[in-house]
Amino acid sequence: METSKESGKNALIEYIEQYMPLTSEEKSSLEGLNLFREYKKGEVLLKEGAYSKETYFVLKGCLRSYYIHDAEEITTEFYTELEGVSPACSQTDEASEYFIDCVEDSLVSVGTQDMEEDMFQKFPRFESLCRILSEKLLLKQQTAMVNYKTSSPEQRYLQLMETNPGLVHRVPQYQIASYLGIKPESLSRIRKRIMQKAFSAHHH
Amino acid sequence: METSKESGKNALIEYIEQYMPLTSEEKSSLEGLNLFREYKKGEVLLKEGAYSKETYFVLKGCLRSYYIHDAEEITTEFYTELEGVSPACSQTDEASEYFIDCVEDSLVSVGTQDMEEDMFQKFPRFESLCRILSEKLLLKQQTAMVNYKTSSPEQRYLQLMETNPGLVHRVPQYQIASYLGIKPESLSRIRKRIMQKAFSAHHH
DNA sequence: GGTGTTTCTTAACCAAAGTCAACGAGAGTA
DNA sequence: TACTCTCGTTGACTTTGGTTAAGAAACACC
Repeated sequence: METSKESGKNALIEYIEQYMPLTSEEKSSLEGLNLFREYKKGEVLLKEGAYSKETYFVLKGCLRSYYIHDAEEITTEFYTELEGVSPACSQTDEASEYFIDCVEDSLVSVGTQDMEEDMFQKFPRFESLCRILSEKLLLKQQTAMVNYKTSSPEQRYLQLMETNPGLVHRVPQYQIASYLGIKPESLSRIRKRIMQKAFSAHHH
Repeated sequence: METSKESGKNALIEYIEQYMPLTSEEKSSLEGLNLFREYKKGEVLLKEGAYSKETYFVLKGCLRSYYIHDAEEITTEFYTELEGVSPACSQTDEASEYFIDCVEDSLVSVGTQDMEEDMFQKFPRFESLCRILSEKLLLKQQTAMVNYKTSSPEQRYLQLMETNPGLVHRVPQYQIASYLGIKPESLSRIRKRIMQKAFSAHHH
């Protein structure tokens, strides 16, 4: 569908321009090299053990990264509209330790390491941008860690509901559970507890 | 003590050269701008609310970053020999959300944002290095998060003993406890449990 | 050396998550 | 429609961490 891909390009460029205005030369370079792909729900974009150099930027839909640990999926992150993923393996020459799959039908902009290096070569400002984004992400990750350490599973669930209420409905519960670091049964009980509290509060 | 500061300079340069060989011009620039400071155990290098632009690189001793959350210290990281810290506030124009203090008497190389920008200006390769280090750190943080989610407090303590056995003796237990995301009492119990297991295994 | 503070340990009790097992609702398929 | 598979829920029971309170041990400072 050409129209959604067109708007995809604009979304990507607008995203970058939040941080740094682009010259028209830079824009056309970006448009030239970016590749838009559509994935179906359940498709796996990156497999454990792969040496992929691809990076992803979600234009529509939802991706998810997860490890398999003792035969169980551990979801580490969800990526929705206007969020990007640069998997570890795309930067390290090592096999990926985790998977990325598609939670729902999605439109994704796919980049490669080669393209990235070309862009750094041609437009050194992009390397600055990447450093800044990477540092931003690091901060986000650090505060996420503190948050995780200082709150109970129930609090974490409530926080998720607040910061990203849609996610709970887009994503299967067992994926949310492992994302919160608990078992699906526990999440079920937590939800029940919350409902009961809400109910009795209602009766005050 | 001049001798320890001299060896400090070398340690810093050797550290950087792990990632990128330096020209003598780059080395002398680095030597020129780096500032070595000695801190006493318990000294606070960065306070919550401060707008510090300093970054630290530990040459000897041990630093520690921590939040104060509900009047309790939450230790987020320990930094020992040849590890660096770039606090969030040194990059964001915002007040620091956390503290950094000194776990034991330490020798630290202190940098500032201005110095950093000068260096990026003079030697653009430094910005590449910083991007790479920042991405490295991000990966480390991400795997730390997965590890944290997939293991119990007891397992986390055992992991810490394996990966960093010295730390447990250098640092007060209550700081280790909050680093592991538990209360000091629980850590005490965990240690006891582990001792008992080791003992009964001995008798097999 | 004594005094007080900080750190660590222990115990008793409670709340919450893990485990195991069973059941049920819904989607997809034959 | 009946069968299957996945996902979510529930219950009984176990394990573990949080809480509170008390004491012991280590440390620092006079």
